[in-house]
Amino acid sequence: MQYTLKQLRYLVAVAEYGSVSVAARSLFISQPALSAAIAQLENSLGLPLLIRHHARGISVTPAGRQFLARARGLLGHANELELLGRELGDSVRGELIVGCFMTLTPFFVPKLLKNLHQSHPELRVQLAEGALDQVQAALLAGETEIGLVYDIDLDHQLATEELTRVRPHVLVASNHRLATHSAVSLSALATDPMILLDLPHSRDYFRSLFLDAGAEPIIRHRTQSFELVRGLVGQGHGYSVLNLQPHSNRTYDGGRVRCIPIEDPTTDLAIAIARPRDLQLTHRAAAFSTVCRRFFADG
Amino acid sequence: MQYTLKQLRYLVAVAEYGSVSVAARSLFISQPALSAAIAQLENSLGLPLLIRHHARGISVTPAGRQFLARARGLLGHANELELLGRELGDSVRGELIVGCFMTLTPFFVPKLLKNLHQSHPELRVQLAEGALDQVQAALLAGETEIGLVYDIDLDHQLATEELTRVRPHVLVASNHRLATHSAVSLSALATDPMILLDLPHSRDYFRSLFLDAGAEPIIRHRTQSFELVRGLVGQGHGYSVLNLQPHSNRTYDGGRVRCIPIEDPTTDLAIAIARPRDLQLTHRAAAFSTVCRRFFADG
DNA sequence: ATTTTGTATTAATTTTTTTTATGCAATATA
DNA sequence: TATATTGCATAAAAAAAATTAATACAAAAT
Repeated sequence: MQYTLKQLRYLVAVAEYGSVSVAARSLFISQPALSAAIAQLENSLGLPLLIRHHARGISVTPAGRQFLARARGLLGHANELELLGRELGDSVRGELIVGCFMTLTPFFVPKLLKNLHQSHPELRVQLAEGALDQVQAALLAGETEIGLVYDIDLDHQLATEELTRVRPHVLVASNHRLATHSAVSLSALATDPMILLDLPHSRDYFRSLFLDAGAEPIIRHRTQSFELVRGLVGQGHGYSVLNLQPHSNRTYDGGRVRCIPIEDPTTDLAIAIARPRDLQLTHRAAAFSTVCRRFFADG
Repeated sequence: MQYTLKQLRYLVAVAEYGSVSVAARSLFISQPALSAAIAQLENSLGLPLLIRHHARGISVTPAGRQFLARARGLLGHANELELLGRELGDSVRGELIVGCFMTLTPFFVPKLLKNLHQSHPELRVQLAEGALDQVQAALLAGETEIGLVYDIDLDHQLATEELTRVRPHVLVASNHRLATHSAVSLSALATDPMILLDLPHSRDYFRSLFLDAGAEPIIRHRTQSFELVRGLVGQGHGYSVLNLQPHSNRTYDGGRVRCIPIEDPTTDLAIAIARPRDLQLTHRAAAFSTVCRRFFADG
């Protein structure tokens, strides 16, 4: 059998007090318990550590002295690890890996991290961006501890907490025939070509919007890039349906687009925090979650 | 309660196999035992380490991953300590602290260390010279592991092993009236002044020699230095009785001395290895002891 | 010689660890 | 859609380990 940390702690105490019984008292255990533990340690190492004197305590053998020095080192190391463990659980500092759905990232993460840094300056966030299914897989695999996602069709093992809802809108070029309308119905676009933001769960959501409105889009282009959707729309390749809306109506390549509300009743999309259902959040993750809630509550 | 090394080892295995049950098999323990150990570790740290998946093993939480990395480090450290412990017991290398009676040292230690180095090149000896009672105290206090001593009146707690015996002789200046005698009786020196090598146990031994011969020395000088005894004798301050005899008859200051056998029946003095009685020798100390025996057996 | 001191030993007890058996929830399979 | 399988958790029982109380023992102090 191998030695235990407890045995080492006992040994250190005995060496410090120069006496088994005094050490036992200070450790709040009985003298025989301590005696036995030391004897066991000596046996497991095959190395005598103490010289027993009668009626005058013990002294440490030369080999024991060398061993003791290193044993103290190990105990120090063990204490550090314990502290780390507690800190990983208790404190709001160190590293937090956050999964984030790639479309959401540029809209919210910059300000979010700013807020987070104000509340918890010692917390370092590392982002893991990806499509919804990637964010989800990372959460389940324990690669990330918490994620910022659209709450569409997520795995049952993930718990979500809604932060806000975003309404879908139609995006057209500023010179589109409907650009000046204050609202459009999806069926009014039935003959126009559509640019689809084609990401795992998103695509199903967009499809469901049309189904609910009794329409069927003609898909001209599919892309996974939000900005490419805007660019294509801006250059008149077709319209699109999106939920988020950048501050500027200019696309990267200078095109102009316009957002138009949808007339049909639509299902809004929930932006949410996701996390493994039955895993207690660390304080770090909880802090992130709180900051997110505050951020969206304040608009 | 604090965590244990065993729990850490278990955790590492589980993380490595990605499964509690597979790890349990590889550790030759039952799955519930492992399950419980991990749960206990998590509780003691207040930190969830694993995400349990149904029917598909476990994964490690992000915090768990950080903890795990350090835990591996600690286990490595613990193994090193175990190795050190075994080596301190088993191997003939590293450091050995040898107590040595100061009078004996210059006569034997240089060659002894040479022999020792030949047999055990990795063994480093550190000498702790002193009077007999100091050597003895160091042994009992565990400061030295083994000692080279005269076997006079040693503590009962020390075990000795005789290496050789040395006969006492009379030392006189080369121009002393008895210098040419082939042997002298101690009573023949009754009127001469004596130079006493005055060291704790030695002094009693010398006195006993005279008592046994029915004589009483007139002590003119006392000193703790062997060479000063010789010097004083060489300059005609008196005679002395000693057991060891350097190769040269010249003293440090150029005086000449002569050794004369003692006619009376004398008690020879035993040179011996001493060690704490009920302390098993380390291999290092045993090696030293063996080399000593061989050295004195070969003359 | 007697008491005191401090460790070792023994047997009994308590605590902890481990096992066997079973439950439960999700996944894989038919 | 039901059924079997997988893999972790839980419960009760058993085994092992740690601890204690009582005592023996040897040396030191008185």
